[in-house]
Amino acid sequence: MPSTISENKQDFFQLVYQVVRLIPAGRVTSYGAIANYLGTKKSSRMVGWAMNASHGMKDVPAHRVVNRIGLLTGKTHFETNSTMQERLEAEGITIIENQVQSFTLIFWDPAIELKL
DNA sequence: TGGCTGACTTTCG
DNA sequence: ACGAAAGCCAGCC
Repeated sequence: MPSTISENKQDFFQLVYQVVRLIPAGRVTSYGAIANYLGTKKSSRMVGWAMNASHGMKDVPAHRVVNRIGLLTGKTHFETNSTMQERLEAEGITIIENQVQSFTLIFWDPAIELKL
């Protein structure tokens, strides 16, 4: 497993998984941020689609990925409606009305944090 | 081969 | 400032 993902020619999904795995506990990121890091910023939807396929991959913390305003849009795809929130709260993140509190503070942008 | 779908984002009214 | 509509691209019928 190489440390740099850009060198590796993998499926778009695998690329997304790689980035999501790098998200530190207690931090969150957005679909657009991941898409931007992968170079396909024009289609942030694909990131969400990739996450859909991440079901079953326990290595991929999909609960740490929210939309651009910190809203838990993908919670409906989890086991239950509260699974995503509970997992985030277990990492010290406060969720109110499906929205991440202090989102800008715990926001983790791979393009910045990984210093591409 | 062609067209539909989607866990988003941006822009226009 | 809020609501609605278009745009985008890769995977899957």
